[in-house]
Amino acid sequence: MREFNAHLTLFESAQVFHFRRICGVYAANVSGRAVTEKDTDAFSESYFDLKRDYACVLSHPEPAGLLKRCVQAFCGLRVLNQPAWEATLAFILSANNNVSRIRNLVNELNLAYGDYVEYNGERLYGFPRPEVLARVDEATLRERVRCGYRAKYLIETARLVSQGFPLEALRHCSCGEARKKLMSLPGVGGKVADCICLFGLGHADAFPVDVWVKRLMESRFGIKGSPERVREEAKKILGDSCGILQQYLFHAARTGLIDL
DNA sequence: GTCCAGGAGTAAG
DNA sequence: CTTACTCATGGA
Repeated sequence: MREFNAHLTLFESAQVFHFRRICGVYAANVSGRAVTEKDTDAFSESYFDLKRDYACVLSHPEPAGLLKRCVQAFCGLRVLNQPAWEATLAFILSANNNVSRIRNLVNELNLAYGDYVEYNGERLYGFPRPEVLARVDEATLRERVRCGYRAKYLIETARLVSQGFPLEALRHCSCGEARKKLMSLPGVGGKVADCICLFGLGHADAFPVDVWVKRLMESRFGIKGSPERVREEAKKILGDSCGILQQYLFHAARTGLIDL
């Protein structure tokens, strides 16, 4: 199954926040390149996760046939392989925020401190480099990006990364190890760490538990308790590719396909 | 005005 | 190891 729904994946799914539709094509600056939904090069093939067999993953025998409905409704939704640093910034900004506001914050951050590449005469701004963000004054960042108390987290995390915190190296250790190390970064708790693992480090066995997934796992799976407990139980039930399944379930809950 | 959003940090029990 | 409170912002 090679379906790729660009609108769903790049705009609606809330795993990435800076894609724009330009002349009917979704495009964004990804680590300094103009990436569009039409690209077929090796970088984009990896970024869009086009090699994974989603039919196989989604055939998981999950109770109540929930996934069947999700697969039909969200055919072509894929889990991106973003650069770790880009996912880190975006999901630090995501904490206790709604999707439309996260999109605004990411775009303001990139406009203020990132570089741009051109696509069809339009400027696509990318995430600021760690060394750049590390030198930004906190009050200035708050004022320009309107990101509130998250400004401090962005700057301090940028300092650690620019001073050698091995973000990309976490791609090669286990999800659990990566998660633990990510949580040492300011502004990165368990849920944000799971998002970085899933969307930015290629760990398909990460399972982010936000308010929607928590509600869904309780109402449909009977799993209650702390997000930590929900995460562990869900991983047992859903297996090694639980993160991919999480994305479908999250979207189903958020859009109301599944009433909670 | 209150409540909520892809929560995290901190202090306290 | 849990719970309770605070932290900015903007839209509903």
